Amino acid sequence: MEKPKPLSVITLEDDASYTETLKLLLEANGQYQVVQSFRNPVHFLCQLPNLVAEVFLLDVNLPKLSGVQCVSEVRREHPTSRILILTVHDSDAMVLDAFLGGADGYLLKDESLENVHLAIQEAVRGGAPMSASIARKVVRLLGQLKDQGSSPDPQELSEPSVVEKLLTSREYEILILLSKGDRYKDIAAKLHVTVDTVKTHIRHIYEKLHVRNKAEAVARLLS
Amino acid sequence: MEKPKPLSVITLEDDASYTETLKLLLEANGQYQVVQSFRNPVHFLCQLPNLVAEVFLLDVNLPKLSGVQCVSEVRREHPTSRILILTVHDSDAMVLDAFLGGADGYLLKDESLENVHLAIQEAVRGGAPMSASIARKVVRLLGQLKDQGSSPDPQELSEPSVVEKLLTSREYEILILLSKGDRYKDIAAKLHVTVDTVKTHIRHIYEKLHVRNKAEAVARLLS
DNA sequence: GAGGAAGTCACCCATTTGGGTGATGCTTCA
DNA sequence: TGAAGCATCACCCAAATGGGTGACTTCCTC
Repeated sequence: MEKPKPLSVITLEDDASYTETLKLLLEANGQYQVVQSFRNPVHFLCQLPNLVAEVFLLDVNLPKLSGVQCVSEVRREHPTSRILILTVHDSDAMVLDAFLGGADGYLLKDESLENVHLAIQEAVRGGAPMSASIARKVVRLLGQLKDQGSSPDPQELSEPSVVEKLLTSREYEILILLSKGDRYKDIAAKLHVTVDTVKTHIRHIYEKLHVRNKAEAVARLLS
Repeated sequence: MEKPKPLSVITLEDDASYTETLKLLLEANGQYQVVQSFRNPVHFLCQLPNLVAEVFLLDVNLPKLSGVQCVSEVRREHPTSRILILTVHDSDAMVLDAFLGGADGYLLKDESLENVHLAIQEAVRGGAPMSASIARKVVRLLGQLKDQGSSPDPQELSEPSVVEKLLTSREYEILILLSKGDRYKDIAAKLHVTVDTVKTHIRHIYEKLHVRNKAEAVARLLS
């Protein structure tokens, strides 16, 4: 049982020597390959759409950008990659930002390099590795958010979403039918109009939502 | 560096043989002492105020009592003890219940006994040990609770995981990409496979979810 | 009464999608 | 060892989709 392909890793870390240490560690046994290392978060974000990696290892200690902003950028561009935060910061806001942005794990730099290695493995396996203190924080935050959310809520499903406001009622109606799996001809039959009319409506939906097909439109509707 | 006092552990577990196994494991190296083992949750709760232990190891598979009820009882009586859930159940509701009730960690029984041992150590050290799949769930729940601070309904929350469990990881991955508006060729490029392969995966997704096209599949995913 | 948004319909054309069938290699598990 | 599941690829073909352009009506508003 050998590993034909090392997992590709991209790092973002402003400390050059730590970057080097990480690279050495990760590549030591051929399990990972650090294909690119960024020091400058802006460069990183600019290159983001062109990057390809299974694992992103990020220090969110960024001068200007917020952590959540950065992480969610990465997540949006690379929905299937694993994103691990590796930083010295452990504020509630930072941790919450990271996970809400879509991070898979959060490690503190006082973690041993051995543990960093293990954490990456766990993330790739589908886990959510965290340093012990971070894990407790997450659990606590979970409880806090829950408490906040339970009181002032009329429990309305018909909450006027962004999508609903943007589209006309006809367009919204059609989008709903799309999400149920109806094809153009099905919708046309249900609404007693022609397929061309349905097409026109759907074209308008795409323009307004800035999407390119049914799947993305439905995702927007239900997001 | 010897251990003068083993940590006291109390277990609640209705499978007698598993209880025995746990006891043997934990006491093997003198690090822990299982001071009491309960089979019956009612007896356990009745005795609760009289119990003394540093660690509670609980199976929340209880016939009558809800998990959160049980855990929060223990937490109220023993605010400084460590509470670990060790069970086969991994529903969103169960996990949420456990942590909101005050659990420190959550392990699935398919975890190796070795890992159970490590998890207890981590809990005692102040961590929040979780099985990998549980950790991911917690992170996801965190995001969901934040998104709609309004409707933290366990029924609702457990819905997306149905899809996630039904599909293979590859299929799930592809479905995610579909929801982002990617076409077959886009997905093929990102995953480094041919378009035909993507088609095959998508056909399987449709069969498993009983849907007929991208839009309906994405709707099911995001339900 | 002009202008604009919304809803309706039509035609053309290329691309995408879905469905069928079949096949290979690799694990896992009984 | 054999079955089953998974991931991969291929070929064929019909249906569905998307993009472009243009046009007609109604209703509302300025």
